[in-house]
Amino acid sequence: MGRSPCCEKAHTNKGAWTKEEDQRLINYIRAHGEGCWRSLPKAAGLLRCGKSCRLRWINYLRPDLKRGNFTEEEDEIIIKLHSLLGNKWSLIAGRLPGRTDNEIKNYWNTHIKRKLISRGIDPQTHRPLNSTAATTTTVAAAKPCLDFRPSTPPSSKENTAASMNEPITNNINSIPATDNSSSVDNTKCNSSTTEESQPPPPPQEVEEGNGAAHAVLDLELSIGLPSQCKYTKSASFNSSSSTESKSFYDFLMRPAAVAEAETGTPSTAAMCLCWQLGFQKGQSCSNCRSINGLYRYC
DNA sequence: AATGACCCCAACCGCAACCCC
DNA sequence: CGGGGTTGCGGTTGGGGTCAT
Repeated sequence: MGRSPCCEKAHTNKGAWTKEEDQRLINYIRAHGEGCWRSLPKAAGLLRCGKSCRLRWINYLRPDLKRGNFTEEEDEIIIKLHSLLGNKWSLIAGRLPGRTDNEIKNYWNTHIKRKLISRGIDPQTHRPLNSTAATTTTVAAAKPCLDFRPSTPPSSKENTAASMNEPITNNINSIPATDNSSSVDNTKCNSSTTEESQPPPPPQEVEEGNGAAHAVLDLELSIGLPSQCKYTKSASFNSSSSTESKSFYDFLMRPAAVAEAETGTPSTAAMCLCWQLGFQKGQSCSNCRSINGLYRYC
């Protein structure tokens, strides 16, 4: 039987979007907000499937998108986040305001991979290239096992992040600075997925000129949305605090709205996109949903 | 100027997670 | 609790643009 197609393929356009289609989509979302992508095309008078509309909006038409080249700083952030998260482009994008997962993914594949290789770093494992071949087998055996999750598994939405394929078990604060193969708990890292899909090991050996593993892992929490930086400071995520209960994982996963609720500090990024479009004057309306710190239209 | 190779990125596809009845 | 529908994610592709010959 199989599932029904997401759209009436016979009556949908494919390929590049025309300006008129873009305008229709923008107009519709301005009037009605995001959501219900399946019915949106029909309602907006578009001969596109809902998925296509969603992609077009998220990757190209959204008003808060930052166009243009990636900065050197963004490069480094992406590299560091990738070393921690692997190919979790949406999570990485969540820390780079105005950038989309697709954009980052493309940028990674076309630029950063090459950049890392030219630095002598394996873009998949973030280890020095010459040691990658020698350690390939041991890498598989001693998976990174980075665990930024709280001891109690997150529920619901947060599970999306928690389900990041691998069993990751170490708190950010306890990430070994030197030898992961000896200090990680391998017994918790026996996923059967292929190495290709694993997040790379901790970048402890990734020299980056200074060889300071913690400096790499620290990420300095200057990453991402201003609000999250604010959260980081006020809610005291601090990699140097070994007793800090809030893990880095938690930090990564925490939507800005949650951080705001916890800290009582208005989040500058918790800005309703409706407001950005001029529909509301407040910072965010109550109907807007926050996903990974980015609000959707209500 | 023509053509082929390569690069880049928007868009598609399939799948898994999530939601709701 | 189960099943169907919807959404979101990550991998892949294809076509337009650019560069080299």
